[in-house]
Amino acid sequence: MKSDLDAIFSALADPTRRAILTMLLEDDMAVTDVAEPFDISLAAISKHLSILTRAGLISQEKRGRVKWCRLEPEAMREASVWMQGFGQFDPVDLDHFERFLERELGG
Amino acid sequence: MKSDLDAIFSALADPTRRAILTMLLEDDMAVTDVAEPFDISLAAISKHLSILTRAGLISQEKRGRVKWCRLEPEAMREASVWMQGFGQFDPVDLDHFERFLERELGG
DNA sequence: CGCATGTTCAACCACATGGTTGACGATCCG
DNA sequence: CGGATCGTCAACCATGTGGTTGAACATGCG
Repeated sequence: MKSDLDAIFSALADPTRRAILTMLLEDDMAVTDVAEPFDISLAAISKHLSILTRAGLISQEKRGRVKWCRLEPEAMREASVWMQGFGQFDPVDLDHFERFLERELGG
Repeated sequence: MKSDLDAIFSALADPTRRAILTMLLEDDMAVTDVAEPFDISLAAISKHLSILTRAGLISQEKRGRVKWCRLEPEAMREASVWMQGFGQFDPVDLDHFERFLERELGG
């Protein structure tokens, strides 16, 4: 039986999926719009989105023809809590975070 | 070029490897002792350990015949920071964490 | 209706992953 | 030296993953 953590960490292990999550930080998006910046097929994006959905990291709601994707950051809490148990990390350093964001988006 | 986050998250995606990390919270351990509670071959454990090492989550040092494994929790910081950017999670809830630990250790 | 748009499904391919076993290298000990 | 212990390596196997393409389904629009 697969733990939630399995699903969450393996969903996060792919750079395309992390980039998608980062895009969804800005706003909800339709599947086609999520796919736009990537160089892979819509079908591939659709698979990534269903992996993210299964992990609980996003939710998808169909309105008309369009399926909207919404970030569900709460799902990350479980994984975050697990990791926090391994060290007394400092409170979030936003500068640090922005550099990671840039690296994620830029690379 | 694989990001550190790729290596870290995919290392964390496996329950055997998470269990190993949890064991190493207690103390440094020899490879053979790490393997003892698991039902898989020593060679398989050795592979898991080298994946954790490549991700920077543990370090290994050979003293005599014995190779000691040490937790390197700092490596989790990068991933932790990345995740924290997705939500203003509450400060670590230790009760919550203990329940996860039990679930991890208990099977 | 009939067509374009949005999204998924199915079949397929290449490659990575987690496991096995057996041989091997290295180190300690009698 | 010779044997036991510690650990990795190599070859192999089954399964999973990320990608492709082409067909299909669902919905909105003229």
